[in-house]
Amino acid sequence: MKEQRYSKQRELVVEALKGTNSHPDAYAVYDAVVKDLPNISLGTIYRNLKQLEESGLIRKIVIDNGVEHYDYDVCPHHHFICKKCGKVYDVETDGETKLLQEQFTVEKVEVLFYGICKDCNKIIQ
Amino acid sequence: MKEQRYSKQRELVVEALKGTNSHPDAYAVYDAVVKDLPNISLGTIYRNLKQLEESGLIRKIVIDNGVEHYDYDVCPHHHFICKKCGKVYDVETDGETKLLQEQFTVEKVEVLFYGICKDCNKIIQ
DNA sequence: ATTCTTGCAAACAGTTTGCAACGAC
DNA sequence: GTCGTTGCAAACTGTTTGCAAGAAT
Repeated sequence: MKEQRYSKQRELVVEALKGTNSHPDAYAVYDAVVKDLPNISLGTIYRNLKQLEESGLIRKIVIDNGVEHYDYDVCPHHHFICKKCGKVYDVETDGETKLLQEQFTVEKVEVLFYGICKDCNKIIQ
Repeated sequence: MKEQRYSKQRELVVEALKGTNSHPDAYAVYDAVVKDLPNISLGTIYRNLKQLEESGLIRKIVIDNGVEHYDYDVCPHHHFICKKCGKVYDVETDGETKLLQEQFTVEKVEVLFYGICKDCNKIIQ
């Protein structure tokens, strides 16, 4: 990957994520950052979120409606999405079933594994 | 929900999903159906997929890139997505860890619970 | 000096929608 | 006859990209 230089914009994007557990989408990050940097553009937010995710500094969560949300917490944990208000909650990985049923009414679970499949593992490249 | 009438178009959408385990997206369904019904439009595919999912007859899977894929199998099971080729595989719910590691190289797991949160459960409506 | 990053605007992809005609019941 | 469904095209939303100017190293 190419060299990564400092920018105030990227710093503020990270700060915006660090300062919340609301799992904002790109526009919500923009809303937060634009207060300190009125000229920042949405494109810059998208570019930085993408770059930060690719370097593993933040985590991307794509929900049901296709919208990307972001999480500063990259430690393994699950998410709960409310079908009514759309809020994204963190769910501990351990003892999740017990905990979940106390706090939420679970209607649907979506488990996605990402990686390399057998077919692709065969191909040396 | 409103009354649901028969249409050849919807029948063929269901048939297209029934006949594959490749978890097609809307365009792939269109590609399959258009062979039998050359005048069908993409909008009709989208409308039917949405309607079928809402009535619980098919299952929607939104992957990493925000694209919606569809599955005729609505029984609880997980999915594995190859980061290289993008194929979506079914993964059994039982003994998944063992099975997974034999067949795939798992890099990332995304677990999403959908339902109603505590805040929203309070509101009577 | 090099090259990464930005703001802007245009482009893009996937999905949804308004409308008049058509079809199921 | 009613009203759900269709094909078409335009609209929409979230995201990406080309470009010239600006900033970091």
